[in-house]
Amino acid sequence: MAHGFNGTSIDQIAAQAGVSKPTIYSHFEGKEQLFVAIMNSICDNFENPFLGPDADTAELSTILIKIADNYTRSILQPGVVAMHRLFVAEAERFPELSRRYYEVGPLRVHQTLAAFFKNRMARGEIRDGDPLLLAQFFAAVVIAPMRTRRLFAVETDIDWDVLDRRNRETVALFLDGCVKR
Amino acid sequence: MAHGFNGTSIDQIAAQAGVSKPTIYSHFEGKEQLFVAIMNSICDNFENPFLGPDADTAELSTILIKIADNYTRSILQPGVVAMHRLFVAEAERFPELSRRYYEVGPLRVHQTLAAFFKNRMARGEIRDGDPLLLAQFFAAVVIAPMRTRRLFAVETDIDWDVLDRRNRETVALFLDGCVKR
DNA sequence: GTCTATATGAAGATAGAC
DNA sequence: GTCTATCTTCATATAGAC
Repeated sequence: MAHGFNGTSIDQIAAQAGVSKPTIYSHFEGKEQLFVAIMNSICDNFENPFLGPDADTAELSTILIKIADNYTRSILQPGVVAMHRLFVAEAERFPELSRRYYEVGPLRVHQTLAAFFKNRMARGEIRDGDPLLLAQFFAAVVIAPMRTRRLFAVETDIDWDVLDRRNRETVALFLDGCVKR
Repeated sequence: MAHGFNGTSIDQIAAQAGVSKPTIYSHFEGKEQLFVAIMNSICDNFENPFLGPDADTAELSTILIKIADNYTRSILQPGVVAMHRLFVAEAERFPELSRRYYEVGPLRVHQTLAAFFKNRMARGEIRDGDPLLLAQFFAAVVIAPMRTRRLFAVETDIDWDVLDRRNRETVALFLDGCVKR
């Protein structure tokens, strides 16, 4: 996470694990296999629980703001950003790994959101359409601007008050669009 | 671009440049300085021209779809994806570089879009609000879903017809929101 | 199963000739 | 200004003892 695949040596890993190099090589065929095992283990233990039990009953804009706040908070954690960076950086060398990360991470979030939106469509609160598309749309506006600045080291410290205010404006735009009526 | 900072050796660079290593070291203090010079040079020559002269006069949804199509096309080019990956991967080690990339890349796009939206606000076509926020919102929904899948090696080949159809739905959502009326 | 010690190669960087 | 040849360090990986 800290220095990437090429930037991390087996020596460092052995030292931090408190074992010697041959011990590592007795458990894993090589550096690449170790990397695959680590990253797969991360994917195994991935969880993204940010939809509470009141998700289907609460007032729409209220729950969307809550979702947005939770989502931004979880995704901007330093560890999550580092993981994102690593999977993106190694997507050419380990494409199956990055794909798997996408599936247990972003995609699963989108699917959860899609189920939520589908429910709201059935209740007639929002226009009918592809729930997954809507979920990706929502995830994009909530996450992308902040994450982009974070990934490029533009914003190191985050003002959560500003972010929450921003999320309210984002949700309003999401619900009503920008066309004047 | 192909193998990252640590994955590329001075030997390779020298070979590909058709010179010997000492020649490189006579021009640059070391590998890091060479990297900085290269990446800065990339930022110097950065251009993002995707707003035509008809941007301020054309019908709103039409021009937005056109912008979206151009934007997705330019940002999904292999070279642009590779650059994105590299700046993200090295954002911890070379934060000033990544920040600069953000400023000449995404930020400049957002500012161009913001000027466009401000104009449309003045004409009363869209609701008043922060034009830059709206620009980031628009850029996010147009770019983020596709780019995320691309960055994680989920989508290697792109079906441009599907993408264009998707952009039309995205623009419609952007303009009208998702609330049923 | 884990260690010390080592093989082997490649990396970044430089001395000194032309 | 550029080269050949080389230095030094550190990387991945392993042989063989305990």
